[in-house]
Amino acid sequence: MAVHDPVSDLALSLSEIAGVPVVLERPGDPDHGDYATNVALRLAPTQGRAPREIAADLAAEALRGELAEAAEPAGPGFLNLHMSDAWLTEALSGVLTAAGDFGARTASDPERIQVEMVSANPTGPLTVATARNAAYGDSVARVLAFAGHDVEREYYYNDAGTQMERFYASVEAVRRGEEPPKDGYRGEYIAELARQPGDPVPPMLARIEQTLERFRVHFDTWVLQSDVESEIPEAIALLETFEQDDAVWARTSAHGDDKDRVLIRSDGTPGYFAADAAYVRRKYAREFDRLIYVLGADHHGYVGRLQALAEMLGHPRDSLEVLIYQLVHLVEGGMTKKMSKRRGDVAFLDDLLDTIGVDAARWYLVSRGHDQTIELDVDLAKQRNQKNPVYYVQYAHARIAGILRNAAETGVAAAGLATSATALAREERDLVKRLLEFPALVGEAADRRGPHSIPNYAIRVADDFHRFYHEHRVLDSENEAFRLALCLATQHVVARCLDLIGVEAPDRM
RNA sequence: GGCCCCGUAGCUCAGUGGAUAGAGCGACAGACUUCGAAUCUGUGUGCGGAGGUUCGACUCCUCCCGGGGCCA
Repeated sequence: MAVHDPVSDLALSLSEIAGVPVVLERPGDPDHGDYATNVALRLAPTQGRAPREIAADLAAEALRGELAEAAEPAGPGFLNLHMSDAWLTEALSGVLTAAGDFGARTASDPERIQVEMVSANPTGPLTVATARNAAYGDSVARVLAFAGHDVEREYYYNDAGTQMERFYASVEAVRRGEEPPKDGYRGEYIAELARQPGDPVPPMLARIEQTLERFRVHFDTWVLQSDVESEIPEAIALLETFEQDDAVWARTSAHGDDKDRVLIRSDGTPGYFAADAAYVRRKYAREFDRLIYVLGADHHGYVGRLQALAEMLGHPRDSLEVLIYQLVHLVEGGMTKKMSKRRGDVAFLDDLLDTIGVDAARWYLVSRGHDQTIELDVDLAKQRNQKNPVYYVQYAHARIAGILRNAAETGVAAAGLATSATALAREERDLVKRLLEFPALVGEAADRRGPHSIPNYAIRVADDFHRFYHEHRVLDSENEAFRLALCLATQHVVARCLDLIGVEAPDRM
C-alpha cells in the first residue's frame, strides 16, 4: 500500500466522479489552477458531448464534493482545480508523518526482482564504460526497492575463456620479466598483480569490489560462470533442442530470436549460449518474479536470445527484462575520448572518481535517459561550485540543515504537524505542490526503469526551495511553525532523491 | 545488407497525445546590516526534413537525411 499521496487521492476522488481514471497534472500557467485534468477531452468522443460541457459538469460535482476550493472548465475542455491553503497544509502534514517514507511503496504488485549488472570479467579495473552500468543499474535497483519490490543485486563473472587466458598469460609474462603478449593486458595494475604470488583473480576481484563499494554499489551475490556451467545438463534438458552438423542447438528462433543457438559444439564442448541457458535457469530456480539484465548498447543483440530462454523455460518473456544503456564519452579540454578497452583508450572508474568525486560521477551518469549517449564534461563535473547541479541540490539540503540547527539551538523544534498562521504565499504553495509531485514521479521512475527523472526533479525542488528561502524568513517569522515544517519536509524529499541515485545529502558543505 | 539508439536553444540535456515546449552551462544587467550569496531576480534563440493518424503531435506511423553502436 502506497504511503500518503494526497494528489493521487484527489485523482481517485475525481475518477469516481468521472467514471474513468483521472490523471492530474500541474499546469505551467498559474491561472490554470493548482491541478488540471484533460479527462473531459478524453470522454468527449465516447459521450458525444462537448468537452467543455463535460468539464463544467465535473467541476460542479467536484465542488459539491468539496474536493477543491474552486473548479472550472477552461480552454478546449480542461478542468482546472484550485486548492485551499488548508488542503495544502494538511497534505504537508502528511508528508511529515510519512517522513523518509514519503513516496515509498507505490508498486501495486510487489515482486521479487533480481538486477544483474556490471558483470565485468576480472581482467582489469572497472572502466568508465562499466561505471554507467553500475550507476544506472544500482539506481534502478534503489528505485525498485523504494517502490516496494524485493531487490537483489548480482554480479556474474567468468574466470575461464579467452579473455581470462590472456589476462593470466599477461600476469605470468610479467612475472617472468617479459612483456605481456601482444593481445594481452598491460598497465600498472598488471605489474602490481604480478608482484604478488598466486592466482591474480581474487585480488583483481577484490579491487573491483572495492571500487564498486566506493561508488556506493553493493552486490548481494557474486556468481562464477564455471559454477553455473556445471548445471548446463539440467538446463539443456528443459529446452527444445535439435541436432545438426554434429552439434546440439536450441530452437530459439521459435521463440522470437533471430536464429537458433549452439548449445553443444560438434567437438562436444558447450558453447557460450549453454552457460547463458544454465544461468537463466538457475535464476528462475531461485524464484525471482523478474530478472533484469543491465547491458550496454553493444550487447543489444542478447535481448532476443535471453527472452527466448525465458520463454523456453516456461516463463513469460517479459519477466526477463534487458535494460540497454548507451555509451559514455568523456569530454576533457574540449576533446572527446571514446571509452573502449579494445582500442586501449581506457579510463578507469577510480581515476574518474579521483577527478570529479563520487557524487558528481553518479549524478551525471544517471541524470540522462539510458537511451541517450552521454557526453560527460569532466571539466564541468569536477567544479565544486554553483555551476554544478549536484552541488546546487546538495546546497539546498545543507541550507535546510543549517536552519534546523539554528532552530534547535533556540529551542524551536520543527514540528511534525504543519499549521499555517497566515495565508500561504505563492512560494510556499509552489514548494508544497512540488513536494507532492514526488510519489507519482518516483513511481513512474520505477515503472519506466528511468531514474534520470529523479535528479531533474531534485533540481526543481531545490529551485522552489531557494526561491522560498529568498523571499521568506523562516525563524522568528509570523509563520515560523509552518515554514519549519516546510523546510523539514523539503529536506526529506531532497535527501530521498539523492539517496535514490546514490548521492550523499550533506548537512554542511 | 539486417538490427538497435539518437537528432529539441551556441553547448549538455528534460519533456512517451493536450493550454504559450523547459532547465543547467555560456552571455548581459541587477539583489545581502537579516536563518548559509554554493543563493535570488531580469533579458534571448529551438523541436533535422516530408507525408500520414488525431479535435489536438516534440510525443504515434511511413519514408528521407544526418550521428553513434551491434551483427553479418
